Amino acid sequence: MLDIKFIRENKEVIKEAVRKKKSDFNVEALLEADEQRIKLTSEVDNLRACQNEASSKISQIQDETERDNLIEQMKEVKNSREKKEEELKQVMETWKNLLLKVPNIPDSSVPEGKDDSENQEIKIWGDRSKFDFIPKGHIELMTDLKLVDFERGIKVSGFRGYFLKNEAVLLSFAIWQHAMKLALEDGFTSLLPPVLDRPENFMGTGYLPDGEEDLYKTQDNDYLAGTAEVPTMGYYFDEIVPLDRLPYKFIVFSPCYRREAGSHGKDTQGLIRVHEFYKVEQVILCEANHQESVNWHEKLLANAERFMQSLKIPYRVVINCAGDLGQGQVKKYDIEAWVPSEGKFRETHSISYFHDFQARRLNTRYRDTEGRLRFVHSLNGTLVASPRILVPLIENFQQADGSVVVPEALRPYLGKDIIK
RNA sequence: GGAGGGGUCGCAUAGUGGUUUAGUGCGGCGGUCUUGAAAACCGCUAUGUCCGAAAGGGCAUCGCGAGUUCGAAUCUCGCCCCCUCCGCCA
Repeated sequence: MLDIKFIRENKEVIKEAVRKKKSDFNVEALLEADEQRIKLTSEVDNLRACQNEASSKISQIQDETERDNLIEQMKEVKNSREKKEEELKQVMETWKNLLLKVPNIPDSSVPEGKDDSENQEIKIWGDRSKFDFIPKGHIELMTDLKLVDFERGIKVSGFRGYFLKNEAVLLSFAIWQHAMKLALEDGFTSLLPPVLDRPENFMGTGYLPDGEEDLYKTQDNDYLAGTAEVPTMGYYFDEIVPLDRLPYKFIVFSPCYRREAGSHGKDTQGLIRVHEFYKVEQVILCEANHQESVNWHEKLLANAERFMQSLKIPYRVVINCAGDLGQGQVKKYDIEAWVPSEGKFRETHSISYFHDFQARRLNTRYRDTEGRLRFVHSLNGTLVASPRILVPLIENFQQADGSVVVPEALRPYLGKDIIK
């Protein structure tokens, strides 16, 4: 959500953001509703002021006839106020719905483009593994090593279901621990949050009202979060946080649930795209300052890169084009890991900042040094998502005999050098 | 799941239809006094929104939402949360 005053005064900036993000948002419709809202609000306020004034008179008037007359008059004022209020209520609903859909403004460094095919590579790290044999895909490798059972996963859970088994289970725990350790060394605060969350948290982070079809909903009208960003941002919902505690740096482990409603045909096999996965997520709340946001954005990317480098998984970094940004995102980097069996890079990390877009919806504020209330800035980014990370990990470290070398950094957790 | 109690301005509390523009205490801020401090005394003490250049003013907010009324913190209904007891339970 953006400041309505800002939108009023910077209509063209919003229109440009709409164009760049390939959004279908109608700024004029919002401004029209806004004008009506202000007009009706002031009419209702005036009628109410009239009632308030009369009300205190009524309580003091001794003469009964005079009082009854005034009460009669006020009945009429009340009726016309209620009519106006009904009008206002409808305008407000339109206004709120539109305001929730205004896209945030992409940074000037974000390239033009319609979708992920136009994201721009800005860095490549590591040597793409060279094999003197034909590398296998993770499905074959992991099935042969009894690390996964898709058949029974689907039997039990349905489409995109999976069981991890044996070393893949240990490997998962190792990855999570390793990631947590890196972040904790960096001064992050760890959280294990509820992912069964109320709608306001999704509204606040921008996953609602648009995006409901990608969420699992319970019979109590709660939703399962697709990322720990949702409960973590909800943590300070409707709070004024002390300035001297900023920035908050959270490292959050959680299961993640996604319906993948828009991607039925994509990645139907294997561990790339599943309904239920686990993520170690970085979440930052910092002071409302663009440079501060930019610095943290770079830092979150650096942390994720450090994780990938510690496992020696080759990857590249892309800057997402405007059309591939979410509604609230100002700028986003993806890390894509090299997947030998596909001969291409696949997304494993996503790191973005929002300025005060989320904080405004969540009403998370702090008092600046001059005593003014400001909305915090927020950022979040993957540190590692599993089991997806297993795909490049298993594939890049496979050997001719079908065994898999365990990355050095994970060996202490696994207690072995090789999976065979 | 059942029964009962409760949610008021940072905290604590008063307040069962109209002098409540929500009182009081504590805390916080400013001031008087003082060599300094304490005490005492005086004043201030939220958020949102609209009008206004500003000064200032209107309106809303007593968990949330709806209703009754000329008028609601106060009455009615629904929901949320907390507490106590019972039941179930990893």
